[in-house]
Amino acid sequence: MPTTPVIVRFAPSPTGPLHVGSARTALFNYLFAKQMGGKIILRFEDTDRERSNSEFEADILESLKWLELDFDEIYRQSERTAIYREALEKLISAGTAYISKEDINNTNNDKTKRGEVIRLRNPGQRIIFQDLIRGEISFDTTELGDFVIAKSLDEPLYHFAVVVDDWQMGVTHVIRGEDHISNTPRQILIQEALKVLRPIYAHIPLILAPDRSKLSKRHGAVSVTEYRGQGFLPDALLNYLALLGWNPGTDQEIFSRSELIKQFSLDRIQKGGAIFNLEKLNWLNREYLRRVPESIWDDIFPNDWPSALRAKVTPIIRERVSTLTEGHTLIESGEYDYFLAPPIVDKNLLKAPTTLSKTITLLESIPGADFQSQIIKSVLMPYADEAGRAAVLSTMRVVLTGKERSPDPFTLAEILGQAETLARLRKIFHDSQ
RNA sequence: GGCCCUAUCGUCUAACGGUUAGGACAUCGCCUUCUCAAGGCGGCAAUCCGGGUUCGAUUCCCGGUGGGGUCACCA
Repeated sequence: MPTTPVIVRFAPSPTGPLHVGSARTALFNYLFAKQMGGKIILRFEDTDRERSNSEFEADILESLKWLELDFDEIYRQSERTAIYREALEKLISAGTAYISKEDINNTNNDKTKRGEVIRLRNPGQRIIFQDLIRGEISFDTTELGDFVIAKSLDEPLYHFAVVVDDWQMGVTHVIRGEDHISNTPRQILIQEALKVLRPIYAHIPLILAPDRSKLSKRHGAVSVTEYRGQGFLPDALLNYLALLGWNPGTDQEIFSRSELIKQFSLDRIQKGGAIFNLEKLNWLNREYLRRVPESIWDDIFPNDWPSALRAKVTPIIRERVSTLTEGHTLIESGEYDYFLAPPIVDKNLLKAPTTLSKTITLLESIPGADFQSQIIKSVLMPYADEAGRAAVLSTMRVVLTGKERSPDPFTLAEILGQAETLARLRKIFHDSQ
């Protein structure tokens, strides 16, 4: 079956850092392109020189790279004015667009408005288009009037540049946010004036804040950079975003990139907006965190943590946090400083200091090579059962950590090592005599 | 407000006329356990409302209501 190659594009405007909603749009375009063996274009919509900023462009590029969303071609609309100019001239000479001398809408007395702009001659028809996700959508375009498509031959506006680019770049599928639905009819009007093919549209639902409004900065973290900074893993974020508004029709929740590419389909995209749920992202990130090499935890430790110790403490931290940053915060808070140096022990927390003597004797009896949590446990448990688990084990914990809550004392002992464990126990035992 | 889109547990969602309305996150309980965490098991929890169509509607149609988007010489 001969099919035309799929070409899609992700077209952010560099007026802010990459929003998670935009990242999801990029992801859906990417998945669709990869699945269809097609091409994906990144196009910066920076026709508005005032609002566009190269720092934001850099952030977007950086974020996409972090997410490992790669593109086949990259364009910048600000570098394509000659192309738009030619198309504009073509429309003007054909009479389907014209230079307008006055502000025909005359809606306000905005000083920035100038007298001369280029408008499209709007035939004022009903525009009907098929949306892959929503089906038929219909608009009456008469109320649009002869809308402005360029400020001048060298200053095209968004709608015009989009249409020219999608046409010139051979874009077959326009997959973008739902907020563009009402932009679509006027873009179709421009396509018809230009006599170019209409791409296939797929408008995906928006990502919402918990109050169901459009997710924005006032709701907290919205940019990919922020989530990155909070210690989320790129694959976890991508996986979460994929599941926001899309599902495979099975109970699978965790996907590798290739599974996503294989299973993705536009017709399983949701119609309604979806609230961004941090709890679920946290859960997914934990799932990813335990599937990834432990070496990524190395950075959460300050320099004074020996690398051998880092490796031993990592599993303990990993089961207590959702992100790398939380782990870092935990370490910085001093929660695990007892691994570095003996803690100050509050004698009042010691349930039964008298058990220390026997505990020490038992621990001394373990051959150095066997000083592992399982063996330590088997040596200590009979005594703990006899003298009271809380008495023996809680006392041991408090001596080793200075805390009432911590990992189990056997694991603690193993990490500290036989010599250090015994030293701490003996010291407190002697002090309490 | 006009226009457009939309509507299943608190949240993300499954169901494409017939199911005890399923799963996940969160929450609650139990188990495991000296503590915390993790883990295992289980519970609570939804079809917005009103009309149709149909033997039968979560599902199809209409209306209402709620929510969202958009109404620039921004994108």
